[in-house]
Amino acid sequence: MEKQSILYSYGFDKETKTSKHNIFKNYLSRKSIFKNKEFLLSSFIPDEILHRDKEIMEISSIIAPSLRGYKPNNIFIYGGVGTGKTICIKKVLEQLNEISLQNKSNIKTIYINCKMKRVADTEYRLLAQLLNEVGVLVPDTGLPTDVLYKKFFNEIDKKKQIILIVLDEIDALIRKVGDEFLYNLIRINSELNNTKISVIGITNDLTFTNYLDARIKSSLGEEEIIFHPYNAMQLRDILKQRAKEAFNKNTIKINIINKCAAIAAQEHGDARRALDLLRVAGEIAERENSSEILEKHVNIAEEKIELDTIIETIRSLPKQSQAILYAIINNKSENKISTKEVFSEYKKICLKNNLRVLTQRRVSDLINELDILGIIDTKVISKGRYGRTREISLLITNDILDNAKKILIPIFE
DNA sequence: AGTCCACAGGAAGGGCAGGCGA
DNA sequence: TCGCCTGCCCTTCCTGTGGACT
Repeated sequence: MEKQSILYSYGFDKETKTSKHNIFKNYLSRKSIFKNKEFLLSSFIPDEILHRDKEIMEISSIIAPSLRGYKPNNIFIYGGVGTGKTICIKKVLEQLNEISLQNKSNIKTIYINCKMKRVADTEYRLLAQLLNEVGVLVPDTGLPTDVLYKKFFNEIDKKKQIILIVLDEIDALIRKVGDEFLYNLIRINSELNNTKISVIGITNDLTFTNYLDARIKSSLGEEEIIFHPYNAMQLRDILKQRAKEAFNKNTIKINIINKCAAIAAQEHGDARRALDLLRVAGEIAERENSSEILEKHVNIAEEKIELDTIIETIRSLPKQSQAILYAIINNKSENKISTKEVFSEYKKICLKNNLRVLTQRRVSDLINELDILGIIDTKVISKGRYGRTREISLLITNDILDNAKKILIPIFE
């Protein structure tokens, strides 16, 4: 889009003379589509969580004994992306904290997202985060892990209490560092005099228990709860509930909500996706100076969300990974390419740009990472007498490819 | 049935930056 | 200051593997 048209699409009037009028005056004089955009954030916790009564009751009945001073069973919560796992557990914790405050029960709840980069994505960082939650500050690095364990257990055992530790996206951490830390957290109950710890693990990978040691599997999986995807009708209810608070009157019709719900329901019943769609469609409508959200805004939003996520991912890749991706993009043939071909193209790019050439082993790992990010697709195939290799192809659409080139060409050409 | 290719991918460890405690 | 610890990125060495070829 040209600079000028971007400006007009943000609602700036063509006739505005910057010298005479404040350029933002026009923007402020228009009535906004949004009443409160916060209601459309997936992190927002509404008073009432729709279509998850059963799951909330299940979780609360398991952790309720903590109010009487008993250690609740450990729980494993499974469910796909956007099925409401996090929001439900946060709601339950919120209510538990409220009632434990009233009853003066000694319950402490700790919520940690294990996927948060540089926050809790290693054993050390997880422990540092746990210590932080109980009021002990430790350096980002430098101490032996067992010292952190000791500090944590000493601190929490100072008074009689029950600690509920919620580890969201626990599969990410276990894949990275193994399951030893879970074993330590669970096992320690027998050594603490005053405090009892319960662990609630949340994951969207149903096969993830395969990575676990049998001891941990049996003790952590004392209770298991599965969150099923929302269907289109349920998503519609959720969107209706949020839209009522998020948008001003007469800015959105039910057909728009239905459309967003239908799109998200097709994509594994993801409520987060549905909310994003609605929010971005609203933003586009507002920029276009439209008084209400139209179907075309939802269509544009759908494309924009996909484009934005992948482009942002590519932009934030380390330079070596960008070079590898550029080598894959540079592949002139229509066919899939092999690791060897990518590696030889990658070497040329490095030499041209004074970039250190990594070994093929390392490049192979970085190719795997690009696969995990969903930018490329790789498949290990055997060519019999001619060995085994990986077939690599791009997963991105031509639109995204053009934008990716705009990022990579200035870096490597 | 055995051989062989060209890798994939696991394991171990090096080097670096950064922090702690003696 | 030094030894020891961490995470992170990387290399080196090695074993494993599927299927075409002999």
